[in-house]
Amino acid sequence: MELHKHSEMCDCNEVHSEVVDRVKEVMEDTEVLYSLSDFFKVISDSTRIRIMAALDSGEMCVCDLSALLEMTKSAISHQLKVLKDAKLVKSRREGKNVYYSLKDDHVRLIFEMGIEHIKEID
Amino acid sequence: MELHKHSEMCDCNEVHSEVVDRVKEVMEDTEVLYSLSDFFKVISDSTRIRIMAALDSGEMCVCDLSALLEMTKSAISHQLKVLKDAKLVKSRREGKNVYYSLKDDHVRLIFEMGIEHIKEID
DNA sequence: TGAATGGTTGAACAACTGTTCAACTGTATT
DNA sequence: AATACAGTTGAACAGTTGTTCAACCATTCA
Repeated sequence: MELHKHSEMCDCNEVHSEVVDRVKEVMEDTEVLYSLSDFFKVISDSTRIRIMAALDSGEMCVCDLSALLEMTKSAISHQLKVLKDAKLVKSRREGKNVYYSLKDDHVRLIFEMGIEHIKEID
Repeated sequence: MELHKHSEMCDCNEVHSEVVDRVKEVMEDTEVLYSLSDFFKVISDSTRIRIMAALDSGEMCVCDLSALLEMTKSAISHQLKVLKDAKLVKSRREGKNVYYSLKDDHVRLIFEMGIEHIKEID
């Protein structure tokens, strides 16, 4: 995951320090924002988002996802691992197959809001 | 932005084609999902998300953002351009300063849902 | 037990992306 | 007109990331 480091340099001479100080107080905590960007990073990959859109219809095995998205099982499996680490999907084995499904209803809402957003843009 | 290309290979022998076909029908259109991942990509960078969190308190000039986030004006400016291209912020010039502000109330909701989500994870 | 299929994993490569640096434009002030 | 400061821009570099490839494990079936 991202390292979240940056230089400490600010090359400004004149700053509205009353504004900066006030925002510094009110603004969401930096660590929370780092977690938030990490979360969005997980769902910002087109393969992962297509996997989640597929699983929105119900559980599927790796093979079926591979056929649906026209990608190798390996590529799908790698991305499923990322989604699982982020606790966005869960899995269960049944014989030779491993079935994946969405873990969180919450994420569905974020999806819908995102789609609503991009459809509203001029 | 991302190229959204992938190989067409599927290395599966046995596929539940009735499942795959059904999901293919129901599933959100691929192009929409590509746009969606592009949108999430914009807000998945920690610098950009911190800029947006700052602008949530009101408009700020590049210099103040630079001081607040302890980064160079150049770095801030580059990211502001990305946010502006994505129509997430707007700008106005006043003398030597350029003031940026959030363009879309919609995004605030997506933010809040994201924060709610990461705070709910076990 | 051996063969076949489903799935996972780690290394490597290529593509992408964020920051830096230097040069530049725009505006105000003297 | 010259200076100073705010902000922008493009190239370059380093760090990150997604897919491929090959090898591997797990399970079923003959």
